[in-house]
Amino acid sequence: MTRWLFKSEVSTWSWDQQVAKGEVGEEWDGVRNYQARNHMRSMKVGDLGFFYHSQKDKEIVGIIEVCAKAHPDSTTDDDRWECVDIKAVRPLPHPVTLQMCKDDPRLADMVLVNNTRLSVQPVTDEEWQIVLELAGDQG
DNA sequence: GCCAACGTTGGC
DNA sequence: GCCAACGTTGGC
Repeated sequence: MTRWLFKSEVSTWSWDQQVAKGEVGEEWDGVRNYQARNHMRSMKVGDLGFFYHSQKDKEIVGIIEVCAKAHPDSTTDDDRWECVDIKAVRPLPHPVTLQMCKDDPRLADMVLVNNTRLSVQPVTDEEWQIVLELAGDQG
């Protein structure tokens, strides 16, 4: 299964806000990048992903699940832009910082490490397991 | 706050 | 269709 990583700045949309939405979830709107949109289009309901805080914290803080497939972004009339809905699954026991990812040679090819600007990105099964391990999450 | 990396726009 | 200019993101 393909896993994902969603990036957000804390002041824009934080993990706490995501958790507060509960089972209903929230649409991941505001993406105006074709690569990121294409990733969302290929997501399926039930897909899991990491939630990453960019800029200030720079760490993966929790696990989310896709709860609605791609649909038009409600924040724009431009029909090029679509987004999925996601809901919080659980927080990680310990956040995994960007530095930890950079320091682990097994994560050298992770998109998070190599393409800092892509806000929605794929995570391989191997990378998923390694991050869970670094987080002290038993899976 | 700066700057590198990247994506997008628009003139030709 | 190319490429320079510009805007944005995000790490440092």
